[in-house]
Amino acid sequence: MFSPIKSTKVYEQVIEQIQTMIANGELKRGDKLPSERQLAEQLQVSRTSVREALRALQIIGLIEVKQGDGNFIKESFDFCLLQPLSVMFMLHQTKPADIVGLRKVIEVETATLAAQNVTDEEIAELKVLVDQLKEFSLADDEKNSVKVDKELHYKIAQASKNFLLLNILNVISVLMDTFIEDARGMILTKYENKDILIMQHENIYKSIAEKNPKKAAKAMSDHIDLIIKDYLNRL
Amino acid sequence: MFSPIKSTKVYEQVIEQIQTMIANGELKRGDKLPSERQLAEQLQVSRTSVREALRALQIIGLIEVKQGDGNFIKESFDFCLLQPLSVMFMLHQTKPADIVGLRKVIEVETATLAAQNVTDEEIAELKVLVDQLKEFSLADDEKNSVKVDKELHYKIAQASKNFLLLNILNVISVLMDTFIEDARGMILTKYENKDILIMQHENIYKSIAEKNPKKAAKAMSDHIDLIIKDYLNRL
DNA sequence: TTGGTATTATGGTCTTACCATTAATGACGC
DNA sequence: GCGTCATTAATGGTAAGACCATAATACCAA
Repeated sequence: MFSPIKSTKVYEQVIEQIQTMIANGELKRGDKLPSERQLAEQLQVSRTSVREALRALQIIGLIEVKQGDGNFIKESFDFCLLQPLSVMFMLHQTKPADIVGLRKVIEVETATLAAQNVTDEEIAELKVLVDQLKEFSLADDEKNSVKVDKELHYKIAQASKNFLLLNILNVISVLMDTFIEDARGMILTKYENKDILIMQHENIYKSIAEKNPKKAAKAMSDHIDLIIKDYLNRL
Repeated sequence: MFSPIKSTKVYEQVIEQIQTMIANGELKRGDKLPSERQLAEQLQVSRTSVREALRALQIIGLIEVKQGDGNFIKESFDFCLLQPLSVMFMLHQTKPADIVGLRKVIEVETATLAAQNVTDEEIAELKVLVDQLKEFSLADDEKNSVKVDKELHYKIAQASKNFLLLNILNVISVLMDTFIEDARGMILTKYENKDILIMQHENIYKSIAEKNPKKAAKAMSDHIDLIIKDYLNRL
């Protein structure tokens, strides 16, 4: 019957206004916000309130703060989910297996979509990465293997043209790197895996290049299964 | 060779300390934090810095703020991804289709996992919901249909026992409700859909009750496809 | 028991002052 | 003319203190 009353805080209104301006395009990526003192004057609130709002916007990855320079709208929002997800992870609400499971679902979907939406240019780029990965892997160059492996998965996600999936995958990737030591390292250069992994990567590439979504999904699924298996063994 | 220097702000250290205490279990869900003034004294910083840190913790959903009462660790972190995701959405970085696509992947996975991990008790609860939904749907009670429909999908996600998926699904659900007016409404009571939807929900329920993951995935996939189709028609 | 009232603790806001960092400016030496 | 370096101004970071707004609590009165 009745709905709860909620007093609107000043800092919340400030957050709202800035968010709206960004959504409306009045503030674009890379733009410099007015200085805190100017903002305070224009909004007719104290600098304290402005700063609290800016802190909130900063933590969700909307703005970047440079002391002595100014506050800027972020160029990229690729990691705005990182903080909250990290928190969830740290609070033991999330089992490592859960996150790996999520990764599988997302990556299988990106592979599927990539096979549908990939451009010729991207196919060429994927080819380069797969070849590089094979080279580094055979040379037991773990550091570069890991690097190229990441780039490959990232490029596939890009080719899917689904920004949301790309974003989530980014965050998962960072989370695994942060909370699971050496998550990608060992598996790539372990002797018994090397050939299999090279083949799997090539399969994924071929399926996408052929624009065969189902095959790509299967290839990626097999690939992640191996990773999960290896990962679980190390726990 | 060199890594960039980063001066650590006071408020960042405050955030860190509180996060650590929560991660360590020194602060548990529902706990009341020391008052801002006490915190400032204990950490030997100004109340300004404490408040900026608290604002950040609030925005990522870690704490709840009650004026005149105190700051509390949140009981539930179900919606800590909401703010950042909303931001992404508002900035037009995300197409509505992308979010619906993500929903499909997630829901299919929760259905699959639910079929593997569901308990007898949960099966009974699902049964009740499916029956209720059928009833409301036949009675053209849109409001209650939507309500029970949500509960049903939520319960399935719970049965998957993957907290991360549950969480993301929650957020997607809110996002669709917020940004897509009447996202769930019309479809549930539209004449030509009614029977199909009732059958689809029963299929999903049966598959999970039989603990048949593949069948559950198929049933959920078909269901979401219909929803997506209906949704895209309305754009 | 119910409703009002005063008290007190707590978060919310504002002001002012000063510190720390950065970018821009301009003087200086070559 | 060109690079180097100190100066300066602008901006974010921190602190302290005052006062407002709200909510929990205890107490009182009907």
